[in-house]
Amino acid sequence: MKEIIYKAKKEIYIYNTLKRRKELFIPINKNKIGMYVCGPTLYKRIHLGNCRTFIFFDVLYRYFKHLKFNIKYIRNITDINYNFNNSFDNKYYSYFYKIKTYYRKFNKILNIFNLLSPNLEPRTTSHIIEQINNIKKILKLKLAYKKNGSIYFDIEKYNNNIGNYGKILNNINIYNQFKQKNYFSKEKKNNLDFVLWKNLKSIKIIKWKTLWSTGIPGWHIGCTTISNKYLGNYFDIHGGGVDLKLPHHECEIAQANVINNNRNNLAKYWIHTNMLTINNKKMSKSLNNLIFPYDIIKGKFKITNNYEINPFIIKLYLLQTHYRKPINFSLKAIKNTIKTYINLLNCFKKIKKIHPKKTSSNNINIKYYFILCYKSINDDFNIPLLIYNLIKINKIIDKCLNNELKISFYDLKKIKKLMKVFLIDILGLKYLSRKLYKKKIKVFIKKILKIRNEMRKQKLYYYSDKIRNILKNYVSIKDK
RNA sequence: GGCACCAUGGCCGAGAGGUUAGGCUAAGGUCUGCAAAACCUUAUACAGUAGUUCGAAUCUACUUGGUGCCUCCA
Repeated sequence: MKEIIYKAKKEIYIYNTLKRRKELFIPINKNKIGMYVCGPTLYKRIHLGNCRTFIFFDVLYRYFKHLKFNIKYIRNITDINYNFNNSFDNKYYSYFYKIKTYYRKFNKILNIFNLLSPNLEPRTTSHIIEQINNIKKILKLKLAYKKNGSIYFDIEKYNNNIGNYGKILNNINIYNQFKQKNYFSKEKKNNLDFVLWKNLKSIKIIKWKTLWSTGIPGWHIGCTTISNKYLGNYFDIHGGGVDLKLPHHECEIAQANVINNNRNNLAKYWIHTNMLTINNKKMSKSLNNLIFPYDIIKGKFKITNNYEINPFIIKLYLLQTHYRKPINFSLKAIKNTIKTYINLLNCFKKIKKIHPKKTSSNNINIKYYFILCYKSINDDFNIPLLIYNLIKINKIIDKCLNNELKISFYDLKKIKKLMKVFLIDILGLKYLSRKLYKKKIKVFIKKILKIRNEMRKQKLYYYSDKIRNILKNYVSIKDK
């Protein structure tokens, strides 16, 4: 076993957005990994799309831990933002109260998905001094300019002297925009320049006093500052959703290269998770098509009548598509996942029922399946392939249960370990027993069924069948 | 315009060179008063064209159709 893990550790391939190809994963410092993921902005509940990203990086975190890497996982909390600052009441307590509420909700959702806590969840508001210092550094190097108390990053100067803004995307269109006139802010020299410090003197919100003005730091400087503080100025993995590639991640890189006086582009591997779409449109606030995990769990959608959708079904559903592909939200797909979930997670019950033979099994090579599973994950975290393989192994368990295959005590133990390692430890799934119907309906239906039975006694089959048809959506009736 | 991505059966959805994904549905069977449920069996497939290969749904090129991003966003 140990040598399998040892081997797996050395054969991880990651699609690096920076290079736009799969690369062998070699940590900067031997066994240590630093991973930074852009966390939530606490101005609304997190939706299913947000969850996808966090669930995916949780699997990464679990996997690296499983491989005995010494991993430090940082996920920041953006608790300040120019846009939502405005929407809150002017009183500070109200602002903090809202932030606290959203943070609690955020944690609650991640808990029901059984996500591990990152090593640290640093907040933007706790790192104001560090951010101001970083802005000072950029100003000193004359790669930023002041305008009406706000500080802007100067992309043109940056591109001439240090870097190549737009490197991650290699987006030529950026330069077309570059030439366009500023229509977002008259304060900017160029359209691509982004704010490092925003003067908000006139608006009554939470803000800080500096030499330049009273205001708040820009969004991008927060991530650069926090990741550098806790992971150093060059770390292994930087993750986030694809929609953050531009401008957020480009800005982070630009800032980091200036502050650290290098061209490391902040992190060695950049990983981007794709979007969750609905009707092939991106889930976003502006389109008002957000879906929240609780809506599904609490049965807002009529996916199925007999089961409550538990969070792990949703989790499995989100993991069933490769992270670089978009998922189009579909109730049917979730419905399909229910069976997959039950089948897979039932394997432990099945294993208990199997009577192992003394003679060793002839056909089952469990080591091979272990390697197969590790290989799946190692190929750019191909979790769908992993799940496919686990379904295969589950079929073997079925065959053992039906005595179509003989299995030795030793092999059974190994197969149990395999399922535990991949389903529970790495994917972070749990078995939750299904609830057939809600209590209220249960009582109501029971009463109707009583009447129906009386009808059947009187051989009024026509009416009893009618009732059964009506109830068919809520309960399946088995007559003896 | 640029940069990406996608195309799988009646439907939803995996699969990344050879061997059953899975589910829904349909047909047949077991069971049964009829159904339902359960179980068993069976069925239909990889957008098109060319290439690489002993072998392509899978790799390459082109074509067609569709989508996303380029503006706060996971």
